[in-house]
Amino acid sequence: MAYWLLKSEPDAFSIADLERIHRSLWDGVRNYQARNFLRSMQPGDLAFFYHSSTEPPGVVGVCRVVRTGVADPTQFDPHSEYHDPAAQPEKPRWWTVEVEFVQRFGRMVSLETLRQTFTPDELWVVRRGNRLSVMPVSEEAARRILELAGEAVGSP
DNA sequence: GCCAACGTTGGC
DNA sequence: GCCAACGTTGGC
Repeated sequence: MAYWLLKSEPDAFSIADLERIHRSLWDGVRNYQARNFLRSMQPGDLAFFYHSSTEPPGVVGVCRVVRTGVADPTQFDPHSEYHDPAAQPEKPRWWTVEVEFVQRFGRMVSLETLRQTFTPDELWVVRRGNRLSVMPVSEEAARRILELAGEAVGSP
């Protein structure tokens, strides 16, 4: 099982929104590196939910990948802000996954805490100038983030 | 609101 | 294929 980090601006879609609706497509990603990470996800993978462009930014919970290889429907929707006129239904350009809510941390693990805990090589989200919205997290880093949150997921 | 970082676009 | 201009992200 792999671990990931997914960024979202809470004004657009928050961990509370996911908790309420339980499952959601992670749509609207329009960066090729992020898309490639989405395409390499497997059902059962866990993803940290990160709130960006908020004060403070940080990891606020966990979700699980439940469906993979989904052509992002917003690329075909002329009314969507994510519409991609170059995408064809028979040859989609943007792919995503469906995630389900797992848990919301009792206390967020702030970006400041992440910077104090990890080197940029250990966790991509603390890399200077990092803008990627989907990125892998090592098992070791995932364990430490869960410790920082005072939680344990799926451990016997 | 500012601006560094960096991806994308398009002229050549 | 280069690279300047431009747009977006996201922390601060």
